[in-house]
Amino acid sequence: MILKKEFYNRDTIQVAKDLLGTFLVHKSKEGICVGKIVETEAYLASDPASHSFGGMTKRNAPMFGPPGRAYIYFIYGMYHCFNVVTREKGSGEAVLIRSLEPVEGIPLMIKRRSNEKITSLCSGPGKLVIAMGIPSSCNGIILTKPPLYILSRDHYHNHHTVHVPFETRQTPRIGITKGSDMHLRFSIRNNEFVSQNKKEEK
DNA sequence: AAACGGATGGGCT
DNA sequence: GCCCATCCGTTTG
Repeated sequence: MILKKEFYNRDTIQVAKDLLGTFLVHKSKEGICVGKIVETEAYLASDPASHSFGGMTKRNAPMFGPPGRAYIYFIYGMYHCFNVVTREKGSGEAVLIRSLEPVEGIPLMIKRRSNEKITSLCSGPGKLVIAMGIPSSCNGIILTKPPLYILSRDHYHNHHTVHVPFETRQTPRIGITKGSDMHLRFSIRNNEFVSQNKKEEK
C-alpha cells in the first residue's frame, strides 16, 4: 500500500528510521522504476546542517510545507537530491533519501546512469535521483499518488523483495560540516547498496 | 585503500 | 564571491 500523509506527519527521526525497507516508486514515460530505501538522513529544526536553519527562503520553502511532499534541491552545479517532508506545516524538517536497492526498472536505471554496476546505481543521493529519473519539476508535489510515491515494507510478496527484518545502523551524516556530531544517518546494516559501505567495521 | 581535485551553477551574505 | 546534504577519475602510498 502507498504510505499516507499520516506516516510523514510524525517525529522526523522516527520517519527516517521507518522509511528504511520501504519502496520508492517513480513512473515516467520511459517506464517505472522502484527502489528499496536502504539509507536516510534526518534534517531537523534548529539543526545547523539543515537548509531550513536560517528560516524560510524561496529555495527551502517545501521543507516548511505540509508533510508527505517532496523537497528536491540542486547541489554542486550538477546534481539534485530528493527529500521527504515530515511533521506539520511550519517545522521545516525533512528526510534525505540517500541510497536505494534497485528493485524494478533496472535496465532503465542502467541507461540513465550509464553504469552497469548494480551496487553503484543508486548508492548516493545524486545517483538515485538520476537512476529513478526524478525531475526537479517534482519539487513540492504530494507523495501519495503517481508519479512519485512510497510503498510500505509489506507491499511485495515475491521472494526477491519480501520484507525481512533488519538491523538499523545509526551514524553521523555525510558531506556536512556543521552538526556532524549528531548521529542522524540511518541505514540497513550489511546492505551492499548503502553509500560508502566499506565493510562496516563493528 | 585513501586522498585529491575538477566539473559546474544556484543561493545567499 | 564563497559555500555547497555530490560524484568520478586519477594519483598516491
